[in-house]
Amino acid sequence: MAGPVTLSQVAREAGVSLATASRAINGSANRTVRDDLRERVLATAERLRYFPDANAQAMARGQTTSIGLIVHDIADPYFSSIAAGVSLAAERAGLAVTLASTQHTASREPRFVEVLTRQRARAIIIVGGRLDDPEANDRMRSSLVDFRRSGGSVALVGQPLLDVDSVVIANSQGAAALARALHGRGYRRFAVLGGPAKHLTARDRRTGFAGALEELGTPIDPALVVECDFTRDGGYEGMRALFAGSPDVDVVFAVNDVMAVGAIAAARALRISVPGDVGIAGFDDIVTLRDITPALSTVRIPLVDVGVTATELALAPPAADPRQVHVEGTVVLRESTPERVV
Amino acid sequence: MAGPVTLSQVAREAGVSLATASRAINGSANRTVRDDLRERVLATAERLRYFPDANAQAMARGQTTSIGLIVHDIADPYFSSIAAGVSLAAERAGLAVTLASTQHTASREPRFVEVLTRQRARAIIIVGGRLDDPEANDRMRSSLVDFRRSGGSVALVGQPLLDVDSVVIANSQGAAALARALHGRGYRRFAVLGGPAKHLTARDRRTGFAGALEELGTPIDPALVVECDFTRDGGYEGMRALFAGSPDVDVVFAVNDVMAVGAIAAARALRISVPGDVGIAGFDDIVTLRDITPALSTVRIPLVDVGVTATELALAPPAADPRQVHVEGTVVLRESTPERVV
DNA sequence: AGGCTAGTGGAAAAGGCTTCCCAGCCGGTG
DNA sequence: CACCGGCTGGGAAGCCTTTTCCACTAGCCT
Repeated sequence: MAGPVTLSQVAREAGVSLATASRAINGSANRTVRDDLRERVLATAERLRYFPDANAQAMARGQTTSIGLIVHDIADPYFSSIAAGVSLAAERAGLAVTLASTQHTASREPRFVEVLTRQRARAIIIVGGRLDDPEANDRMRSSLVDFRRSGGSVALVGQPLLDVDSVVIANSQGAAALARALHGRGYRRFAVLGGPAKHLTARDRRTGFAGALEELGTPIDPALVVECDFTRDGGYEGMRALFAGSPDVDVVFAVNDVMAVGAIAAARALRISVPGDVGIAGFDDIVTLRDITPALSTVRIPLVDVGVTATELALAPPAADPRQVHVEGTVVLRESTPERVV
Repeated sequence: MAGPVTLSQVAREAGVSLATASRAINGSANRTVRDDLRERVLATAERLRYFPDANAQAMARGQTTSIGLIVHDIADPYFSSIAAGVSLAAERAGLAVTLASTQHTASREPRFVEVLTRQRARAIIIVGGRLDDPEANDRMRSSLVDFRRSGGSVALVGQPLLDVDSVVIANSQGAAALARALHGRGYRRFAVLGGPAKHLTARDRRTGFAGALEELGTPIDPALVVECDFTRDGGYEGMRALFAGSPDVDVVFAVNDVMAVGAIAAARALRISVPGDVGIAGFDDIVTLRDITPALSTVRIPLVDVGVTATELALAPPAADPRQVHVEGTVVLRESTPERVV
């Protein structure tokens, strides 16, 4: 009685066979259904409010219509922007997105991969910097092998560590370009809020920045590269720690915007004027943070595009070897690092 | 050969029947499997890297393990915070979340409901203020009827318009409390960046605010309630429009934080000092915006909790009549609206 | 010792859909 | 006029699980 309407009901009601009803509704390739029958079926389906069961279709066709998205934290604007891109691209491709937010817990990642393996998702998009944790990466790699054996493809946004197609953000180059731009504005005494030691995205940005400074002949004092969380609070605490030593610094590079915001808050608490006493720069150019005061110098990453690209990559016909798409950032200098009058 | 491992393969390999293998693996109720057999099956499954096909399980059990989440824009921190809550609650319940982001296009909503109907999702969580658009709401209601006929339940975050369980945010009361607090701080000449006319959340906040002012004996001039988009740019343009008339105003209430940020940016462009010349307050207390300057007075809504609550509501055993859970906001006064010396 | 019950394994049905394959009918062709 | 091929409808197999139902064994009670 109750329960969803099935195709059999539609077929019976329309006076045709199951096969014909199916063909009428999803217009099978290389088979045609006589016009009057097709219309009758369509009208009946509409009248009965028939909606094909995607699970049954998935079984019959051996293919689902969903892709998985794994992020560290969907509430973080970095990830939610990329998620917006994934969602957009998925909709274009007629696919549904299954969202998994790991809350920064590495052990959840393979678990979610397994969930998506069971769902037989067409593809998984993994977003978020890898950690320098061989064991965790191995576990991930092995989950992904299982997933791909079950027919899915994978794309990664971040370091191309997992032997899968990757969208690689030019963290190192972006940070280097930022360093040169800051140097060009007259800054000479640099410090870095460097994020977690094992966080590869943070590391790439740190080393890119430091490398460029080295080349410019103003190498950074390693003591002025402080380790901290990759979050707003990390930036806050890092800044406090840094200035506890009253260092000789005219600009601080936080390895992401959210941390830079924390750093600015800390500066305020410490009565250090930004940019009067010290300039601050971030990375990512998070949209929501474009209006903070002082406006933040940063490296713009086209996050939504990154999401779209990753999705397209995952959905493209598989290649023999892992592909890599490189995405460049653009340095955006704003008030937080004005021209420095020496 | 290729393709995912099936239960039959496991059963054959372990030398038991399909039935036994199934029972061994998901420990069927009121049936036991002899220990040695169970272990053999489990070991084989592990060795073969068997992952049950969720689609097939859904068919056989007549129940899926996914819930749908429909938001206006996943990149907006308001929605992504709620999404974080939904994701959390879903994980606890062992369910996967299918994400749909409508990009503020009302016509996409029923389409996504249909997608979720086909997936036979257990529940749908719809987040986002309704519009005062009877036709769109009717279409939505009718999609939801189809969805529920196919066995799913629905919860809504927003105005309880769609005859479903709802988490109702006390927009009007929150705005009223904010108005009283601002009045208490000495403000008397109010303006409102009111959002879109038909946007019900915006409307509730506007009218709650205006109502309280009326009661306080300082009614707001309707000309000083400006209509604008519900976004950062809306706030920016609204503020410009408002001050184009050089109004006699000492505080501006933007109906959400993102708009308030836009308003502050506009004030800066117009060389209006905040809070020197005019105070600004928002609504939502978006985490990412807690560090802007000046720190924003606002009404804190526990967004993550809202997501959790909505999910729990949707997953609770169905009730005869639509339930409503009310969520109160808390006024948080910060630097953007200091005590006003008259 | 015979009959029960409890415990357990397995065959088979069911769940909704797609698609292969067969059959019927049409018109056209030699 | 018989045959052939193209078009189209329908029966049935197959996708992978769960679960019902049946069969069988072993142990217990009277």
